[in-house]
Amino acid sequence: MSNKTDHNRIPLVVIAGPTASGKTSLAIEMCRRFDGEVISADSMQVYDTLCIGTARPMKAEQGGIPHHLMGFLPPDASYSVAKYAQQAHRVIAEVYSRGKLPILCGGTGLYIQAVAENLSYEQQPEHRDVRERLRQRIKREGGEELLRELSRLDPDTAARLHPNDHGRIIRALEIVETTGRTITEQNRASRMMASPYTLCGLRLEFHDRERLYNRINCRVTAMLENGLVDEARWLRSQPNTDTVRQAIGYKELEPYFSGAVTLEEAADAIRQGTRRYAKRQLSWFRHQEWMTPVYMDDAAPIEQAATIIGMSRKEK
RNA sequence: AGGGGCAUAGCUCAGUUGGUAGAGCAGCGGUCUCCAAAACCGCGUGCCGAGGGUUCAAGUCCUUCUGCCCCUG
Repeated sequence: MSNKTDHNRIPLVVIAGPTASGKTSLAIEMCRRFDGEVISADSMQVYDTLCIGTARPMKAEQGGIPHHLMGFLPPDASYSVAKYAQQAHRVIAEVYSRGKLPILCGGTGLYIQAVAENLSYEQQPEHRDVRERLRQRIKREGGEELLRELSRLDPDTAARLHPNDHGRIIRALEIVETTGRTITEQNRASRMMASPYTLCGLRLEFHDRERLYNRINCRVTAMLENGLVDEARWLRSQPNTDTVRQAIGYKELEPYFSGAVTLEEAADAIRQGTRRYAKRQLSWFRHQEWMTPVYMDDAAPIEQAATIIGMSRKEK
């Protein structure tokens, strides 16, 4: 299955999986075997200084393999999928141009989708005022009302949204208002450009959910031993860090700081939050048919992954 | 040992004067196109401790047993 356009495509390996599934070490091993470099697809590991709570691998744990798009932003920087996708495309091309295999690895489904499907986001001027106004309105008038309004402007999107889904209702109205086009039209346009990649996707899975949960529970314990509380304390002293503060591991520590719960209770909340997050990640990736499952609690997951990647490399 | 109480979902419990059970939390499934570790939606998962009896009908009444708790000695 090769044609002329395929010839110019960039091979892109994607390793997706829930937190604590072993993505990082698997990616490093694949880099060793296939002469690759890691491009992180993680919405929280982009921030510097916050290495404990985000489980960002330290230099020493990176095994001498270059890691991109990791720890390059201060925690008060505003960031988005659009910015990420833009940077990721650039880095992938750059890695490939040096003759290395780009391996996109992470747990943020939206980021992976944006890159893998080459979704294009038009440059949008910041319309904070518009969004803020819509926020106020939905607070006063309710989701039902704004959803009714949306159904006149963009019936397709309105039909998909639940009245309680305020965030997406606001977003849809905001797009119509600021661009004059519906989100439906925009989404169609965002898929116009063919993907420049030949994808090989792996999604990390577990036959036994408990295995994954145990790993998560242990990881949280380790984070606390490594100073998560101090990191969180520091974070809350920094202005404009709302995005990171709502991340798992930080937000559950708030009630501990305010004296509402004990540290052990907060720790359990972190474990639970992480487990739930892992579940959401699994369900996101499970429905991406282009990714092949690799069961981490099978006999030799690393060999399996290597075989799948190796085959995709030969097909070219 | 004697007296009393409790046994219902994974946990804490509710269940009217008898009509084959329901809340919270936990759990599970799903959605996702510019804050996504966010946000949002859906689902009760049960040998009502076990056996026997009364009744058209028992989680509910009677009885035996088992287990746990409290009081007295």
